[in-house]
Amino acid sequence: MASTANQQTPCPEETPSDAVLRSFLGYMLKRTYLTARPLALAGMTQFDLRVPSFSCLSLIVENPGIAPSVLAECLKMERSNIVVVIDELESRDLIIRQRSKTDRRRYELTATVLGRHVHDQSVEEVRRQEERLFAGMTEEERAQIFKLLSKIESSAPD
Amino acid sequence: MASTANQQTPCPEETPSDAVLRSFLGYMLKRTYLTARPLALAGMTQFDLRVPSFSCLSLIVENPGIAPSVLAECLKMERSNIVVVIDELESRDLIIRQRSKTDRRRYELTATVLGRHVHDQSVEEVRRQEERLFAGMTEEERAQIFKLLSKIESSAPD
DNA sequence: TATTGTTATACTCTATAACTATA
DNA sequence: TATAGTTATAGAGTATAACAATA
Repeated sequence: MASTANQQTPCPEETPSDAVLRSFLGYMLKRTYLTARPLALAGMTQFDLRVPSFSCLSLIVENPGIAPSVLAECLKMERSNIVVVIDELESRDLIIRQRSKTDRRRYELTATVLGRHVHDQSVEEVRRQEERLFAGMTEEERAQIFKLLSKIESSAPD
Repeated sequence: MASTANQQTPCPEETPSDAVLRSFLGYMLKRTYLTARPLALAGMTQFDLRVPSFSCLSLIVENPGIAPSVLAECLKMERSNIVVVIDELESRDLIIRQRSKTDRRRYELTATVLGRHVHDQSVEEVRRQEERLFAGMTEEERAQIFKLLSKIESSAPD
């Protein structure tokens, strides 16, 4: 049974137990992401980037000519939401949007020099911030967490 | 450098690289959580629970008499947002809300018999769903991922 | 003066439906 | 007919500010 732990404990004033929740991977993932996100945000907001715009910019830098729909699929975002991010990145001259000549429905997204610069700088800054997460962890543990997260992610049906 | 990988690659049609993003723990955590959440949701929506209500109910079951403010702190949610969840749980007769006799500003939250039943059932169901995430993982790896996530979480300043 | 619960509100991210232009 | 991009809109989750009651 899940809830028979300390049902009789009178009134946990300031030290409640979340043992049941902590036995769920989803809960632990959310808590850990909640720890990591503010650090990542601190690194990217210096460049007026949020998580979606940072991710999109990074993919565009790494994959010149990528189409919005491919971007959406890769980031598991809706195309409709990608458009807004693309619009912003373009208006800030971080990327350019060109019609594909082979398929005129598509756009080819490419980072500008400024975009690559902002990307590289923000990547460096987010990296620096994230370093704090690994305090007291060995190189082996560090590699292990990435390996295990990949393994879990690849268990997805889709 | 972060973005010097395949800048010359012409146009990645359907297989873009997100190697840079994957080197960030935050990105991997988000992707993994994105894999885990639908499964957890599938387990709890059967009982008309979402992540916040499921978490609150679990903490109340495990900590009878817990106050909303303690709940908020433990789940790292705002008190103002806890209220809405509490309201719903109470209106569904899953919990009761009683004024504390020692501090009349506080409420003491307790799960009803129905609440404990719904909790236990949903915990069981979410557990069953999450099992799928661990496909192909050894018991050791399973324990390791929890250990490493805890370690990272505890690196938080707060 | 500080804290607890509360309300109202705004913001971010995400999801859905419908449209257009191209294929 | 199917797909890419787009628009508008709604929803969930979260964050902020102000307030009344109580300490």
